[in-house]
Amino acid sequence: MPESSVELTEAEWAIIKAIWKSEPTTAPAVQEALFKQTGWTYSTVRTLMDRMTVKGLLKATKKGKVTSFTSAVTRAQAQRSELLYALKHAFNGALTPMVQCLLESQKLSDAEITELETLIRERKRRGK
Amino acid sequence: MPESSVELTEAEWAIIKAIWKSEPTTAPAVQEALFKQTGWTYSTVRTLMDRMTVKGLLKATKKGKVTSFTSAVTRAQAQRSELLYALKHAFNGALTPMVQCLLESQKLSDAEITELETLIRERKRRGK
DNA sequence: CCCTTTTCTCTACACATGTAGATTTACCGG
DNA sequence: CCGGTAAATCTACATGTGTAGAGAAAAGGG
Repeated sequence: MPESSVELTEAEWAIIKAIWKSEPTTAPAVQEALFKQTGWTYSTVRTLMDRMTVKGLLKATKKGKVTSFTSAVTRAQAQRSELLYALKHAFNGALTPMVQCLLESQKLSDAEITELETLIRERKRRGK
Repeated sequence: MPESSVELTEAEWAIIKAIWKSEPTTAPAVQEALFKQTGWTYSTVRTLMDRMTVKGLLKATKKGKVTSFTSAVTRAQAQRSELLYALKHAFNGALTPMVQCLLESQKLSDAEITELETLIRERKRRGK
């Protein structure tokens, strides 16, 4: 299948990240985990989670009174989608300018640059 | 100033890209330019443009009956914002994994890879 | 000067998103 | 068995976004 693309809003990123951290989990747990950074009430979190379930971003299973949630998309999937979205819209799909922009707009340590070099070299060798 | 970040929706990307292509321009011109790919009517385009003006994404100047529009954010600015948004949300600000993801999810030609290598090397020399 | 054409302005509406209160329900310990 | 507490459900509302029609206004051609 075509690796369906996943669009997450900012709020949804927060939720799903919390879920990835410890699946399966419950709405109250997620609310608690996010409260410090977001201040969201249970209602808010639960509404978001329910909507995400409808969209197929999460999977909900009701056991007894409590509903257990798991992610329905992997982190890698979501990351890729977000990246490809940026690549497509901001850079018209052109990878080099994107990386260029990245290099310019970040203050990179020598270590990081070296790391990138390694990545690329790796990729070159391994890559078909 | 802190390089205020610019958030564009998909529709807004389409509009502003058309504008960047030939500034200053008019709403009818933009509508025409985008019609093929979007099918948007004049009203739609104009509404979007007006809203973008209010948001400070465009600048409008009325001369006679016709309003002339220019971009109020540069392409580089918008690209950077989009990229940093992805970097922040999807990768928690970690650059290396982002590049990694990029390398993995794209079928890159040898030429492109080499190009990237050059970019990095460039950056290394010139850097800091 | 009037009509046609171009452009504008106003208004509208459906759906998405962020946010949450109020009310109900169900389980747990006494 | 009963009440408290934790969780759920329901409903709501403001704002944002995509989309556009209807009617006004202005400008140019005859």
